[in-house]
Amino acid sequence: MNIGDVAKHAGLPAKTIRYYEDIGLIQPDRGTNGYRDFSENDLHKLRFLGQARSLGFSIEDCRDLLALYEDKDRASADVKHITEEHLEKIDSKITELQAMRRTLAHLVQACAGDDRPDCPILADLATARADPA
Amino acid sequence: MNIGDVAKHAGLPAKTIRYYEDIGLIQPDRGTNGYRDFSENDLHKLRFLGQARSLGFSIEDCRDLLALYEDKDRASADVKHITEEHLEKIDSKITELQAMRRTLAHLVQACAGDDRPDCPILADLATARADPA
DNA sequence: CATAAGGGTTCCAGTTACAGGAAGGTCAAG
DNA sequence: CTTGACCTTCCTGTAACTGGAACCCTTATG
Repeated sequence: MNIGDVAKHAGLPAKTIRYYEDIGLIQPDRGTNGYRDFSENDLHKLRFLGQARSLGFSIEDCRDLLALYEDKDRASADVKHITEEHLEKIDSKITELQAMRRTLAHLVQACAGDDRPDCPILADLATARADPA
Repeated sequence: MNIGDVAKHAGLPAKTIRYYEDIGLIQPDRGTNGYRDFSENDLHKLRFLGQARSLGFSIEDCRDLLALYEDKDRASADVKHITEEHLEKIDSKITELQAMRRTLAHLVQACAGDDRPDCPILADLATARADPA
């Protein structure tokens, strides 16, 4: 299978697939013409990677997950551990964004948004916050 | 004021301040020894930038906000517009992360996390999702 | 006066996960 | 034979810094 077909079937851009090969996530064969020749297993891996990436796992997490996926003697605890750590990161990110969201929503609501220069948003940004020294 | 002092007062790393000068957000003077010499106004700008960045505004947004901040003839509508667009981006990001969160939480909860190889997380990742072709 | 500590300076590389684009080889069809 | 749609590699750029090397300036101290 050529890269274009694999891309369609895996739902990933060809650029991304080449990149995944570059960083050693997959090792497709090569035809005599130099074209990559993807196996069914390569396709499975790429789908796996696409799914993991869409859940926000980092490439390095994906590398580890893929290794566990192919290790039939793995312990599910290892997979769970990676996933839990990832979940925690997502949670902190959500919390952080929600805090920003609250502040921004207040500011937007407080700003007239007309042609006058008075602006609570700029006033807030200009308010010094850091100067413990 | 030297960069170290400004860094303390603004709550930003010196590296970041140099970077902000590089990309033209601030233009501190230079002393005869080549050291940057920051004015009170520079410090205000840096605090402004720190605050805007902590609310998740991009550097380019910050550049625009800073220009509006210094333009006493600005229209608050311009500021509000930037902020609303930023708020929308934050909202989509939150929504996206919450979707990941839900899936990940289900998977974590379904995984035994012991020394056996059976793992619903890997099973889910391995489940082909993209193949509309 | 030499030196050592603690500033400051520039510049270059690395980070994340690709995307865009140039230059050029390959293949099937008309 | 040429055209168009593939494929290849390689280089650059993205965002917003961070780390580190190599080197200069200043001040205090023995």
